Order: sequence, then structure tokens, then C-alpha cells
Amino acid sequence: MNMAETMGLEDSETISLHQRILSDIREKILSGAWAPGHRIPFEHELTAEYRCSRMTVNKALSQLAKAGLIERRRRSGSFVRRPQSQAAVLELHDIRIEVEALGLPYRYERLERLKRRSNAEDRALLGSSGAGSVVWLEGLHFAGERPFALEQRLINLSAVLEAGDEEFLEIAAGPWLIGRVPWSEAEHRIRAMAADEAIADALDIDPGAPCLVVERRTWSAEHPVTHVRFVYPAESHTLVARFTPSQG
Amino acid sequence: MNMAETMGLEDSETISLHQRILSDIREKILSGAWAPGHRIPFEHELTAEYRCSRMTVNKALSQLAKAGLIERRRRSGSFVRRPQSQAAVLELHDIRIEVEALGLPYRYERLERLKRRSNAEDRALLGSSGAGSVVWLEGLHFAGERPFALEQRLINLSAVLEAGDEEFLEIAAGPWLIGRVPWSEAEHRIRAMAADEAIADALDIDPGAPCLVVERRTWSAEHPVTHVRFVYPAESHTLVARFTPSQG
DNA sequence: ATGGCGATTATGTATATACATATTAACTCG
DNA sequence: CGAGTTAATATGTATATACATAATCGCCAT
Repeated sequence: MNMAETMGLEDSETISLHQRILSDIREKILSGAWAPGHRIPFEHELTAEYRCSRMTVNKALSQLAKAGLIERRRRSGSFVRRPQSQAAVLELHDIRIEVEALGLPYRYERLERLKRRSNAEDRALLGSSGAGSVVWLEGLHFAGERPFALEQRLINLSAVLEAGDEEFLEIAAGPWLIGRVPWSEAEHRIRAMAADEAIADALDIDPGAPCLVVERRTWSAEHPVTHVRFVYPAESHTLVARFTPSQG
Repeated sequence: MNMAETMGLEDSETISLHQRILSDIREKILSGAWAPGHRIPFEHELTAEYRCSRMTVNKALSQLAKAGLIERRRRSGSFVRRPQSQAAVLELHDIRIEVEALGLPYRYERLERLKRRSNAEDRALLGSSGAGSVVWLEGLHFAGERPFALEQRLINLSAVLEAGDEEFLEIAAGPWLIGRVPWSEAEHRIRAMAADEAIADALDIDPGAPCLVVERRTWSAEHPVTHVRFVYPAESHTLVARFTPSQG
């Protein structure tokens, strides 16, 4: 459709309009710009904003609703949902949302931050070939008073330059990155591990206690962005993923 | 819509027409009536069959395509795809393939088999409401000489009657079931756990050692089919899942 | 035969329109 | 003033229509 360039689409690719609306809104939600509970614009407002028919807007919103990102209420509008299903756990992995879904107050605390040139191990973790600078972060996610997860993260500064100026003292890097770098691909590794001294100390559990480890590598347009490792005490966490061949 | 009753819909519920088309076709595919490669009717044929507009048919087919059940080719039509969606999301659970990929000889050994009427716990595991008979299986997957994974499985006999006559002495139930029951939905739970006495004994590891536990429930057309729990010694196993942001 | 080209065909996406339905806000009446 | 009714509103689903696009078929000229 020749709608795309009239809208001033920056991507040169030809994306259908309803796809564009869909990803715009998803981006706003995933980045946190529209928090859970936020009422997204009415169909007729989006119709005006994108200069298209209501059907097109409706198609996009219906998809978001089916994907569980928003909830639609007649006469009231469409609202960002608190994610809780598979999407939350494996696609985003926003720990704040997980913790708040449990009804517990969430807090993030940075333990360590280093900026350095990448070494061989960093490059292996990132799945990167070239050298460059990285930021190394370690932090704790709390659910109430108790540590909920330990986070160890590498950020590739050649992919996200601004991360070099960010302290990440009370903001976890995950949500921060999501708003800045649209990820195109991610790979998860999930395994069990016995807590070593350092992990046991950080998470306030016994050394040797079983932990669930979720590692994630993210790429944006072929460039490695970040590698993150979440360590959960076994009793605190279960990942749930639900699949359906079709989404009736 | 008053379309539903004009069509002679057997369900008393009011289902939208495109939902009905969608589930009709999905059923045909999952049941095997339309095998992979089969060309499903053209939009204009379905338009005639369901007496509706092409947009409505198109909406249903587009959803099926996005869900990966069918593939649409311009000028040629829409074709049933070879099932592959599951592997894309969490590629696990043909343990034989996993083991052989490591270059180790694979062997399965049944430890226990019981046939009984389901109790409350069974029904909870299966996610089933009604009573009925089940088969309980326990078995070990070996990689070379060492135990690779412990499998504990419940099979709902009212969904898979033939399973009652099968011994599963050297064939794991997973591959056996896959050939017989087209699954329509699956839910995975993944967590870490310390090995108890029984598990440690079976897997030949120390009690208290960390294990990765993968539980899977499977449904076929709303009916619970099986619940299976795989327990892996932590050092032997990592799950890998790779995602690309879907539908957008 | 055969390579290219135009016609045909099925899908892809968008439009304007219509009416149904659920829910809330406003209003009316005892 | 409160309960019940009515009107307004946002979404839900369907229609007919239009044109774009990709792939294929068949014809024709070489």
C-alpha cells in the first residue's frame, strides 16, 4: 500500500499499516511507556492518528487482545494488561511485572557496574565476533524483603552507546533496553544449577541449593545487544509456557 | 449475530462465524482428515460453503497461517503445513534425538507401569475434570551407560484407549503418542528442584543435587491426553529456545 | 521446442458501511 | 433521593467493494 510512505515511515521496508499500528502499540507497552492499566487511545482516535479506517485499527487491536497484551472493554476502551502468561515469562521476562503479579512490592538494587573493553569470554557470551566496549552489571531483584532473582548482564556498547552513561542504580537494564533497542531475536538457555558461595550469599539461600538459571542473548538486526543471566532460587520460580498450534 | 443459527450450529454458544470457520478447519487438520500438503478450499469456495463474504473467510485463514497451521501461496491456494511449530518454540522432548545428537547410544528402560482409575491427584495433573482410567508410567532414558533423564507420565485412557494395551517396555510413550494423537495444545512448566532419595537413586546422583524439571500437559481438542515430568540432572541438560518477536 | 510476455487467478490489504451488543452515563419519576 | 429507564458510546462482527501483488498458465514468436 502506498499508505506507508505517506505516513513518513522510517523503515524502507513495506510494512502493512495494521502491522505498523500493531508494533507501534506493542512497543509502547513493552517499553513501559504505557503501563499496565493505561487506557490506550480509542479506535476512532487511532483512526485519526494513522489516517485509516476503523477496520484497520480494529484488526491490530484485536490481535493485541488475542496476544494478551491488552484487554478490550466495550464502552470503556482498551487497556494495557498486566502480563501473566507465557508471553511474560519467556518473551519479555520483565521481573518487575512478575513480582507485582504476585502482589509483592518490587525493588531493584544494583550490586556492581564495570565498563571495560570486551575480552574473549564477553564475546563468547554475547555471540559477537568483533571487539568493543561492554558494560558489566550485577543486580538484585527483590520481592518484598526477600531477594527474588540475581541478574548478571553484559551490554554491548557498540550496539547501545547510551548504556555507557547510565548508572542502573535502581532501574534494571532490561526494561531500559527494551525501550531503546527493538530486539529482533532472542535465545534462551534454561538450566538448573547448585548455588555457589557468591550466589547463595546474594540470594540469601544455602550454598548448594538448587537454582533455576535463565540466560538470554538478544540480537537487534544481526548485532548482539546483551547477554543476561537470571538466577532464581528453585522454590521461588516456575516458568510456564503454553502453546497452541493455532490460536483459536 | 443471527448468522450462527442459520448455519445450523450445533453448539448452543454464540460463536462468531470466522471463529467457527477457523475451528472447523483446524479440526480437519489436527484430526488428520486434511493431511500435510493437502490444498484446502479456496477462499471463494469457503465463501460459498459458509455463505459469507471473502473478508470473513480471509480473516480465519490468515489466522491459521499466522499460527503456522497452513501456508498460503498466491495464485495457488492454501496448503496444510507439516507440523513444526512445537519444535520452534521449545525443541525438546524427543529425548532419543537429543541423546543421539550428543553422539551417545540411546536406550529407554521402563521402571514401572500401572493401570488404575484416576484419583484426584491424577486429575489435577492432567487438568481434567471427569473421572476415568489412566496409565502411570515411570522410565529411564539412558545416554550410553549413564541415566540421562527420568520420565514420569500419566496417560488419560479415555483420550487414548490403545495406550491401555501397550507395555512401553523399551519404547518411551512420547514418540508413541505423537504418532497417534494430534495435540492441539501444550503447557510446559520448567523449574529447578533438589533430587530426593528416589530420584537420586534412579538417576545415580547425590540426594539434594540440583535437577531441571520439565513438566508438560497436552490436550487434544479440549481433552487432556497426558502429563509428563522429565527430571534431568542439572549438569546433563540445558534447554534452548529461540524466539523472534511473533506476528509483528 | 522454448523463451518471453501478457492474461488469469488467489491471496493481501484497505476502504466505507451497517448493525449488534455490552456498558456506562444521564435522566426521569415516584 | 434513589431506583429504574433511556440514551450514548466503544467495541464486535459482518458486508460489499476496490485495487495491489505474486505466481502461474497459456499463447505466440523465434
